[in-house]
Amino acid sequence: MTMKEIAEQTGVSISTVSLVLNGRDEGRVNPALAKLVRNKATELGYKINPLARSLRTNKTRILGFISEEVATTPYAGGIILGAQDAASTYGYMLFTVSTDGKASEENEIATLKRYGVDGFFYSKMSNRIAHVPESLNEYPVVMVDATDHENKVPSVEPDEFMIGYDATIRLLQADCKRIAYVGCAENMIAQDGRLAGYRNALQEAGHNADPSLVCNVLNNGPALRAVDKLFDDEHPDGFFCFNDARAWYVYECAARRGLTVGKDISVVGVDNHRVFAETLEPQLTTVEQDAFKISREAARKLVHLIEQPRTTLPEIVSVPCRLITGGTVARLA
Amino acid sequence: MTMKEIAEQTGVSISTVSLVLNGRDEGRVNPALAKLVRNKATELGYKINPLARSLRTNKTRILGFISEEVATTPYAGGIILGAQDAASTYGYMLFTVSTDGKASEENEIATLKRYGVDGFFYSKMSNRIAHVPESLNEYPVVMVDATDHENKVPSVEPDEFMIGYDATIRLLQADCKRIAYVGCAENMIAQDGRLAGYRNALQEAGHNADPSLVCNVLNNGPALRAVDKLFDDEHPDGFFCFNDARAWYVYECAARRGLTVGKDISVVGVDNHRVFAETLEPQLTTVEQDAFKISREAARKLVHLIEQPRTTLPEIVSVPCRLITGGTVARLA
DNA sequence: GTGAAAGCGCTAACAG
DNA sequence: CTGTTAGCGCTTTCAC
Repeated sequence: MTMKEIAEQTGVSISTVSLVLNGRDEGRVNPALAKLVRNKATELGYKINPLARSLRTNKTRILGFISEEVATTPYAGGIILGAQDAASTYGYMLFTVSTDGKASEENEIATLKRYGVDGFFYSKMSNRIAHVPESLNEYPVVMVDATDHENKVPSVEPDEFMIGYDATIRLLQADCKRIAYVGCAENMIAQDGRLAGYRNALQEAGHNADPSLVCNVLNNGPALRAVDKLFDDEHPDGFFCFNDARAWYVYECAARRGLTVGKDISVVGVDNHRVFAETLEPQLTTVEQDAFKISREAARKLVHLIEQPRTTLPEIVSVPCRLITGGTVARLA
Repeated sequence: MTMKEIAEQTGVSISTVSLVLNGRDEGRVNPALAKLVRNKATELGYKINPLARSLRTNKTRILGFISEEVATTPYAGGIILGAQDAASTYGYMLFTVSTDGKASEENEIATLKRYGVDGFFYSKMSNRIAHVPESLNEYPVVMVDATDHENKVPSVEPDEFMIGYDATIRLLQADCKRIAYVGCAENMIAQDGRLAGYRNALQEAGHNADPSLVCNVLNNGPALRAVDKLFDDEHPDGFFCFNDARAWYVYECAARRGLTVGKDISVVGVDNHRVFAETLEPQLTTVEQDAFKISREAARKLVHLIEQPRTTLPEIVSVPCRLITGGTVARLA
């Protein structure tokens, strides 16, 4: 099943076979011959050898995905696998590498280059400003879940503002009067946008965003106590939570007070881990950071960059994230 | 930076360069020349072109990872990324494909074959008996998180028995007297092993495994009510939970009763989602299905199969899974 | 010991 | 319209 065999069995030359099988025969090859070749090819179940082709063309239809130490977050898996998936719909394969530091990153990039990848995804799993390594300068690059500090390459990231805005709107629609934000005390860029969205939604609804309803916590005991205090001091009736861990504190505190989520209080969280969707999803509405959506968009851009170079300017795409609709934030009373 | 350039710049032939740079020069090339070539190579930062080599050798040092629809479980991400990682330590790259059915699976396999992968990981993310597709017959294959029904290929899976056993031992050491198992009402092979381990540990400790302490639930409200009932009817003081979702029901019920985990009751769960590790980890000991460990082992086996063919018989490896040690199951009283 | 030559499977000028 | 030729970068006999 090489072109050579097809050429022999049909009595034409290899070049003709190549032309036909690449669809570049229009007006160059006798249609009858072309048909003959095509039939033979399908008969023999011919499949092109991408390696041989790449050697000649310097194009591999392979993409490289560079991510930082990948084990950390379950979100990372979704992004990468989504990119895999999206790449394959465009007829590309994906090589993933993960790096744990500057040096290793350069190594991995070198490896990917040796394999002749056509372009790179460059990803920082926490959506912050990042620098594209110089070694990627001559290649098509798309940033995933991060923003390029120089705006030289396109960036694709979740629309954090929208997440915060949507979540808060849901709580307002559930008739919540005192909506708290339970976030992360570490500085995360993702949080800035969400908080802004939260504030914006409140203001639009004529609520004034009370700072004492914003509660940023770390982990474990201290976090739990902080949320405890939030309950006691502020008596919120709606909660927008940065992630599942933060949502959990709210659940725990509510349970201890005999309050039922979805009845006495409402909770909306951003769902990374999915635990709550599995457990009490009808009581908890989650806003999903739709990882697949992000990587699909990134793949689209990267393929575009590769196949129609110098056609698009770099831009930052905020991918709108979907509300999981199964939940309810209804509050009795 | 091709061998040709090195040959030109050192005045030797390409063949010699190839010999030297592949370390096959011992007793065949004048050591002085060899040194010259090597120096030139490092000076020029020569890196071999794997595609060109593959074209000649029919070996690509690329592995294929076949997984079923991948979005589902966060665990999947860990396995795949672990395989990626492990492959790279052996100098291999990894192509991942995910399939959603029989036909698409055959397509993906065909694609991987065209790229000339040297071997396959074949994975079913739920550790059950599975069939290796015939199209993989002539290739080195290792099953990941599943067992081959004919025992024709090696299988690597988590040691579920051990997980259940270890978890229960922890609870016994915390001096729990009535240890419940909160599991999944669907039939999952992973659960059989864990349950067996649980029972075994209890028996060894001279407890008789009381079936009314085993509580298999589905999701949401019904699940929560079932666990509620377990609390009321059986008053367990220790809980081994199949996954985070099940652990959550226990947490919720405990909170409603004013019981504190790590104080009044003890909980050990199998950690897929990590939520609890982030929230109250000091109170919750989790047994981790160490995804990376599994894929590392699988990669080791696959590479072995490729590089020393017909040397090993297929076998089933149960990878022991690590207890996260940070937690405590201490119970006061 | 070393190099010339053939060829892996394919593409791309360029003649005819 | 079609075939010849050259060559991508590498490995591998096989003479010298």
